[in-house]
Amino acid sequence: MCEFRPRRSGCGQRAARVGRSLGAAHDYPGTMTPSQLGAAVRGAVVAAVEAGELAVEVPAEVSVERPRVKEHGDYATSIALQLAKKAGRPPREVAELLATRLRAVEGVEEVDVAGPGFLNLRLAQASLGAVALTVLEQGAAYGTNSSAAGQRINLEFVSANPTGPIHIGGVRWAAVGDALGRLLEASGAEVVREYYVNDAGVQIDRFAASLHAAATGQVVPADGYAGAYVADWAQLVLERAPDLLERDDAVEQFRVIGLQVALEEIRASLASFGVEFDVWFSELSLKGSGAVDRALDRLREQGHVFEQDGAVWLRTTDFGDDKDRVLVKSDGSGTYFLSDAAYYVDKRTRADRCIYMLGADHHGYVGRLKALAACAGDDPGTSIEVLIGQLVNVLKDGEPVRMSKRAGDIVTLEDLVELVGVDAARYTLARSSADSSMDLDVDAVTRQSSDNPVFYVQYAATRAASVLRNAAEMGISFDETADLSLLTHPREAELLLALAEFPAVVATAAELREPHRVARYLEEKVAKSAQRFWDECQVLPKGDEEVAATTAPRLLLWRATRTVLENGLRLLGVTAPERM
RNA sequence: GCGCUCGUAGCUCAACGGAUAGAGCACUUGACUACGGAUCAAGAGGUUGCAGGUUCGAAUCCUGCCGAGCGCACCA
Repeated sequence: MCEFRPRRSGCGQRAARVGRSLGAAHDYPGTMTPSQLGAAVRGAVVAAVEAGELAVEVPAEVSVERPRVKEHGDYATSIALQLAKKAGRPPREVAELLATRLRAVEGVEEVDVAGPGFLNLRLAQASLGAVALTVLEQGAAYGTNSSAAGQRINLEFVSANPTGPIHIGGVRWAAVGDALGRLLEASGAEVVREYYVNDAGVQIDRFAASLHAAATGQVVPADGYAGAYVADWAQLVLERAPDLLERDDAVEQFRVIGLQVALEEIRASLASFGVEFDVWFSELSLKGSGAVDRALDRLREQGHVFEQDGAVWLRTTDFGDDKDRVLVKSDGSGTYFLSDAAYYVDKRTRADRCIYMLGADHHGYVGRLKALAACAGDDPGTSIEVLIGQLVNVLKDGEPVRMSKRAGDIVTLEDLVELVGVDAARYTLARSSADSSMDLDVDAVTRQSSDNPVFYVQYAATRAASVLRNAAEMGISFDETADLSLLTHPREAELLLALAEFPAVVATAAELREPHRVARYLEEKVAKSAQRFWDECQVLPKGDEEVAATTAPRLLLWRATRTVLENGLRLLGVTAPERM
């Protein structure tokens, strides 16, 4: 059965749906967010073209970036370099042209042409400070954007076989996949998180036989599952059906009830990890629901099905696959690929874009899945997306641990959470790019837990909370009328610029399907700048000191910083504690 | 054999084709009777596996090697 679970309402862990995007910044005269600045640069291009000074097609969008080097200004753009060739003019000349116009833009303090033709921009103090107001106004919605607005996305991840606990390999996808789901939602997409349950096939037979063997004190079959959990789960099955062993169909019962137990265990451990799926899709249900026949019909209509040697094939080589694939074997039974096809066709009735997150050991599937989409008449470039993540190498005492579910030699999700906690586990797994393999030393994670970057980010969030809390206790209040032009300290500017980047970081991370960008941004930009701000900029009066003029604007900046840290961590499924 | 992915500081990892390749850990050295030091500052550490190519510009794109992981069923 396909089982649909309604999303819990009022779930505070989810990013708010797009309410107001960047446009809300219009409410504050003089605000200059990166996207607004980019628009201003584009405006300069348009003006130059209209004035006949530049013969070039105006790009749809112009972006500005934060230069690595401070001397290169608050923002920089390489637009002149990009346009120079098309315009047939030297890059620096194009840059000068644009610079002249940009200097007239309100909120832009300084424009320099540098190097081969970069435009380095510095913002006026007032427009920099106004970013804090934007954050304050948007609150939990700050960072949401519309880069994926209107897309219906099906996000399938984890999908580990229901024959044992989730092990550490699957945990990476749980952390990364859920974060990606949150990012896509924050970017305006409608996301369904889905877990494909492989509840048909021989591995389930072996699982059932193993449970039966464990319950009856027999030796587990050679091709069965031997982990310690098997005996525990067999016990759970017996608790539900005490008379089971006397029944003729005992093994079958172990299969059915064992599957329920497995799914409940898996679901519970994922839930404890903060990951909840909207749909648990049963492979077994495909046959009963007619989905298989519908898929076959669809593929036949498209003309890519043929028969050979008594089997039914799909000509996936028409679309770049290595070899054609069998759908129905000569004995009349369906292949696993047939289930894949049926599942895909079903998903497509529910979503525009199907994202599969697979481990590197499944990379061979990419070609056939893409070809399958094409055979079904879809444009594989948009309807299907297969993300391949490299595997996690688990180390113990510096030595790789070979994990085998069959042998029961596994590190489970729950082991990991017990060792380091949900926040540290999720952050660690989500902070590095999924397409490079990562080493996870079980001992080191435990030993060095206080060195985990998640604490650095959480500590910054905690500081923000404590400043705000202390201010309240001292009876010091602040509001949006605070004089932000007093935020002239270099550390304040650095922090404001960092906060301004957040919506673009979220949009980019969602578009590239790279949640780790959010983590890196939080630690390297926001938390770092916040700690430096803390180090040099006192906010609250000490001892007998009077309340300073900078107190209110600095409190507002801390409020905005706290908000960005909360929003960013929430996207990764990590909490932002009030105290540590 | 064919194919896919990955090779970046001693270690773990960043870097949408942009300027001087950055963080953390470890190492060296500074800053506190602290708005919470789980902090900050400074130093050292790199021929981005190797060799070519593309271009204003390459860790990034292309080709070939080397190395690592994984995959190449009428299995699931």
